[in-house]
Order: sequence, then structure tokens, then C-alpha cells
Amino acid sequence: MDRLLSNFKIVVPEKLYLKDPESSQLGKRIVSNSILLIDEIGFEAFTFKKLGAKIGSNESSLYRYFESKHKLLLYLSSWYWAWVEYQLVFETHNISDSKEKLNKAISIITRQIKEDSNFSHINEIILNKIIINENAKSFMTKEVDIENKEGYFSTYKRVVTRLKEMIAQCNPEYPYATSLASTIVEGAMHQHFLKDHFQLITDCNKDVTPTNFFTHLTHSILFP
Amino acid sequence: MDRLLSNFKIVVPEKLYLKDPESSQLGKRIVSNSILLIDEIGFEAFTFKKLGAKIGSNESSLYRYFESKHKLLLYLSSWYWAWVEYQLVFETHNISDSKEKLNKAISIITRQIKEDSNFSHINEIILNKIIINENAKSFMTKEVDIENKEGYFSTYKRVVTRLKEMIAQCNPEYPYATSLASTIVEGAMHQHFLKDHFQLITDCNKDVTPTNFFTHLTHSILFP
DNA sequence: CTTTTTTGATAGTATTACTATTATATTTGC
DNA sequence: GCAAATATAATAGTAATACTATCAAAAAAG
Repeated sequence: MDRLLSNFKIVVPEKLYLKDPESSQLGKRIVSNSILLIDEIGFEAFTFKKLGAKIGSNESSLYRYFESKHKLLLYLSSWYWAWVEYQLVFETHNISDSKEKLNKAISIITRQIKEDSNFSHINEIILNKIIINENAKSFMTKEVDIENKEGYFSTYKRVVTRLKEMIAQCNPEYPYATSLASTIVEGAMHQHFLKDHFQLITDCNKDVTPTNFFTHLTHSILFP
Repeated sequence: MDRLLSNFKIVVPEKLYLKDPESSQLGKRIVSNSILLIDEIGFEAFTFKKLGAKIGSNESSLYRYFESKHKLLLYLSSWYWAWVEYQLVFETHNISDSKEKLNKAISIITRQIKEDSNFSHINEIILNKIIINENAKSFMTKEVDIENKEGYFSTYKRVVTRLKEMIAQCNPEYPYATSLASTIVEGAMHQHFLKDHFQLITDCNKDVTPTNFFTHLTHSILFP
């Protein structure tokens, strides 16, 4: 598996960057350290100037890779969902039973990342935290329709679509497979957020996971 | 009902404002026009300077009512959820059948507002749009835990808790009533958003509503 | 070893998100 | 009806943000 992982490259929509950050050392440092800095101070307080200071580089150099911090967030989000999609394909392709396959898919999408796979410069544990805390900001903008047309959200939509197909495979009669899929994906991020900040309105905690909740929910709906 | 509505006052946590906007004409104009302006240009582009220009008032005057635009968003959000809570209590209190009561509650929480109740200066149709498009930004911040302790999210949490209680009433055995409640509340907002911007990943459209989806989902789970 | 490309340093701009001060209305209490 | 209190407006100012532009220096490629 490690071998395969090291040969795999996460593909992110090209329009999200001016210069491919994977193409240079500086680019990789920008991406990996932006994850650490956003996690540290939050996306609002995050600036290219601060990131430049952190990596000992100049603000203007960072702008040669990303047009804006918003594009950088879109890049990180796309990278994350492409990585989830990869796991989805890789970890379920040899499961023939469609119920078991769906279980695995839900588990991949809703789990909290606790180990860095080390197949790239990106710390997936912290990136997962960023997605939980900041992902909604990437699409909750006035420009969402234009950016959607540009394909900026394609990897995210592909994850939802794949999940939807596995749901439909399990129960072709169920009329809301797509909405259920998007609810699981977004809802899992939300339950993780609630577990960390609003324990009163979630059942999730160190013993009960969003995976437990959404697996049970999906089974109740699809296999009555 | 109109009589009752006109006697009812939405209560918002006091710490959210410096001076109660309900206490003056200017205050009301600030709130009602902020809703229109945020809807028009989005929360990112929204500033007190622009709002001042819109209502023919001075930037500095607005700062006497709200510390920051973030606090204003929290105010609008709290107002909205207090208003939803009011409807929840008012429209379900004389329903004795717990299943029917839950149906009604889900419908109130997940419906799109299409009529302005006219019981205040606040346009609820547009406020509902703002909640769909911007609400997550009110809690997805680095300050969320401090602000939560200050009680800034109490009305939102109360709505979820009330829904949770109705769920538990219907099926006391179900182990994830709280997470189901928060998933319905947040998920409904998300499905509305998807219907407007990402039709590919939702089943909701002009015929199928988030209410249909979540009612069906809840029934499958609680009444197998 | 020179041309091209990349990065760094510096400066500059319009805007944001405020705060402070002072002046002018407006309201209220007697 | 008028003084005192309060609310609002006008103006100015600040540090930071989110960039852009220019030019020099360093590194890489041919």
C-alpha cells in the first residue's frame, strides 16, 4: 500500500493556482505551512504576510503561487477531497458486497484523521481539522456560482457523487440518495465540529463517533 | 394569531449589542437594512461604512449599536433562531400526538420562508436567505468557545434541543436523538444552499423540498 | 556561462475595521 | 419652555489587510 501511495499524485483543478505549488520546494513549503498556520490562527487572521514570515519567504513570492488566500483555501479543500476520493476508490474497490462497501465508504468519509500517511508534505491530520473548521467558507461566498462553473468544487462533488452511487447500489428504490450522500459528507464535518465546540447538541464524543451515528442512520434508511 | 404575534418580542442575548437596536428608529433601520445589504453584497463585502451610506447615517453611529459586523451577524442569527423557536412553540403546543408534533417541528425548521410575517421591521424571507448563506460564519471562528461561554449561541442551541426532545418523545430508544436534531437543523440549511448552487449533489429542487427529505429520513429512523 | 526563470526586497495603494474627538441635533425632565 | 442629558453626525486618524508593481539578486536550465 505504501508503494502504491507513493506513486499516486493528488490532482487539484489547475485554475486554483497561478503556479503549481507541487512544482517547487517553495510551493510545497507554502502549502504545508499554510495548513499549520491556518490551524494555528484561523482563516480570518491568516495572511500571506504572516505565512511569508513563517517560512522565511517574501509575501510577493507567495502571490506568484496563489492569487489570494481564498484560492489557497480552495486548493487545500480540493486537495483534501481528492485525497478522500482516492481512499474511497482504493479502500473499497475490492469489496464486492455493496452493503459492506457502503459501510467502508461512510467510515472513510466520516472518520477523524489521526495518522499522517506521510506520502506527501501535507499533514493530513491538521488538514482534516481545517476542513472541519473552515471548509464551509470556501463555498459560502457571493462568487460560488462563477467558481463552481470554473470547476473549483469538482473534487468535493465527486466524493458526494461516489457515495450517492454506493447508496443507490444498496437500495435503488430510495428516492433521496443524492441528498443523503451530501448530508453524510457535510453532516459528518458538522458533528466533528459540534463534538469540539458544542457538546450539548451532539451525541458524538470520545466514545461515540460521527461514523457510528451516520452508519446507523444510513442503515435505518436503506435497510428497514 | 396576528394579535399574538404583535405582542411577542424576540429576545436576543444582550451581550450581542452595545445599545439595543430595538430601542430606537436608527437601531431598527440598522438591523433591517443590514439584512438587505448582506443579502445584496454578501457578508465579506459588507461594511458599516456602506451600511451607513445606505441608510443615510454615519459609520460611527452604527458602531454605537454593534461592536463589529461579526456581532451584528450573531445578532441576526440569534434573532432568526429565536423566531424559529417561537414558531416551534406556538405552532406545536396544541398538537398532542407526538409524531404529528415532530412532523410539524421538522417542517418549521426546514421550510423556506416565503412570506414576511410583518410583525416587525425585519424581513424574514431575506433573513432566512442570509441564514442559509452566511450562518456557518457566525460560529466557524477561532473565538467560538469564548463566545459560546458568553451565551451567543443559546437560541440556536435551544432550537436543536427542542427538536431533540420531540425526537426522543417519539422514540426514547433511539440513541442519537441529539445528533439527529442538529443534523436536521444544519442539514436543512445545507440542502437549501445546494438547491441554489450545487444541484448535482442534492435531490431538492422546486418540487422536492428539504422538508420532504428530512421528514422521510426521520420517519425511517424513528419508526422502522 | 549566459539566458531564462524564480525569488526577494522595497514601495505603494485602496480599503477595512475600527477609535477618538468634537460638534450638532433631539429628547427628557423639571 | 428651557437646561441638561443623551443621541447622532462629521471629521480625522490608525494599524492592518489584500493586494500590485518594479527592480535586483539568486538559482536553474540549456
